[in-house]
Amino acid sequence: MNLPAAGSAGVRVRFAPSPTGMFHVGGARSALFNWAVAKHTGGTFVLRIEDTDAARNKPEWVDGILSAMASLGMHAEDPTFEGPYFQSQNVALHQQAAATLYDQGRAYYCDCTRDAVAARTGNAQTGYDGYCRDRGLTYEPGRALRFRTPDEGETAVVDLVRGNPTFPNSAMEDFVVARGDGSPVFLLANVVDDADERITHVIRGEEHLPNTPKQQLLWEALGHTPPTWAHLPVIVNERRQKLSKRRDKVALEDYLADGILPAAMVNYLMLLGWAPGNDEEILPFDTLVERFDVADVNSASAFFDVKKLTAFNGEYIRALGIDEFVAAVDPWLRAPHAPWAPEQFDAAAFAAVAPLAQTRIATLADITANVDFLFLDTPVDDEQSWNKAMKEPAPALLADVRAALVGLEPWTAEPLKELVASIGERHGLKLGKAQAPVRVAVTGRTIGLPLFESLEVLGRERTLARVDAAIARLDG
RNA sequence: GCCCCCAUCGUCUAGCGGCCUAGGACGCCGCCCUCUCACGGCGGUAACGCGGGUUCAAAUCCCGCUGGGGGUACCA
Repeated sequence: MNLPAAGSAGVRVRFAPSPTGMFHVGGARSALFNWAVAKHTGGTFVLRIEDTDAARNKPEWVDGILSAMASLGMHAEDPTFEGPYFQSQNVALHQQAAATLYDQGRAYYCDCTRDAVAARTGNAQTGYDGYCRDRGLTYEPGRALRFRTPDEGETAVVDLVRGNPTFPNSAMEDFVVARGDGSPVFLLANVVDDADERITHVIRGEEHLPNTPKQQLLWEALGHTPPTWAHLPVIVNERRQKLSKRRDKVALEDYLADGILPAAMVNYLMLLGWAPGNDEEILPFDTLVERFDVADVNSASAFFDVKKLTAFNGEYIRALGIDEFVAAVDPWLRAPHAPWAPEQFDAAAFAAVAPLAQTRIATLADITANVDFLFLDTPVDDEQSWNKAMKEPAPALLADVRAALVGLEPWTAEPLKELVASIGERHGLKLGKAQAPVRVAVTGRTIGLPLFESLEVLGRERTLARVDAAIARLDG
């Protein structure tokens, strides 16, 4: 990419979400790519909230955007960050631009209804027919202002990821720039704000590509040099359709709530449509930024693969120091995530098994199933596990184990293991088989943390109670 | 309908004319480690959509086809 050298502060990029819902992972990626460009070039990242659709915007969504971005490392305290600006506060400028367009004859008023246009063209899909172009209408409430697009030629756009697409002007209708009530439309407001904020590179989703020639025409008509564009490939679902909040799980907050670490999400998102090279994938954000160049971004759509995201998350979890791990997982050990009552939780017991759990979870939310046996009065009842482990000679084996456990000294993992091993041997079972009934009796599941460490932490009294309960259940 | 974009393993990608009998990662399968499950280690499975060119040489360049996708509002 032909950008000014680092430190020149010449590059100004922006992220311009509209607060109409939860923060979308696609938006997160766009923001991240812009952020990376700003960081890489020593430029500026502008956040502009496009809040001009009063009907759909809600103020609480703005806070959602801000906090979601902050969780990914993009926050106002960072010197690269500028804003947030609010589009709604710039309407005077938008209206002024509309007036300029009209005064210069680049735009005209139109009183056609949708139905009237369709009636004339006989086709609802052909778009506006230019009926009012030369009627010389002046403004009156209800009359929209339309931009007069060129009849011939084509509009070429400089796009860093797509080469330079060109659009035939004849296919561009005279689009509306201001509504019948005088309010500016997205196409115009967006351009006016970008120009006002001196944006040099517009990096956004591919869905905006068809708007680009129109916007470029607006830049020029308003007397500005158009920015360099970069249209990122859309993120798609398994059916290869653009991720949509209606049918797909797209809210960043939802993934975070499922126990995806922000750093893992950032790393994964950066790799959607781009690769840092060297056959490397898991890299610190600073390294990603060093290597990032929007001109290297792929142009094909990318599938949002939760499995790979989760795998990345596992890597990030395992890379945590034990204290960081305990802190990260803490919210999941409490209401509303935890299935046990607050007073049943024992931080010391958890700390004792935390290192064992760390390699066994891929999302933070997985932690509860690994340690619930420590905090629940009675272990979970998993029928499949029970049926699998409690076959013969489970009853006799459990009875023997129970008897031996009573006097075991010391109550630590090694002696516990030897005890189960030798009793198992007596019943013709290797340790792998012999531990199963004990594990299910105590934890409820066939899979889980190393058993003998678990028993050590659980303690003799509770262990015996659970073995007794299992024996009783087998009897009954 | 019209406009535009896209096309390498199932998925994310490397590749930017010879280094490619196409590399990495996720997934999947097998083996090792092992008290279960993980982690870790080792190995395996699997791709250049099709047809024409250009060239001594094409996954890489050009054209067409096919197939996907996006847009088409007085939403953003």
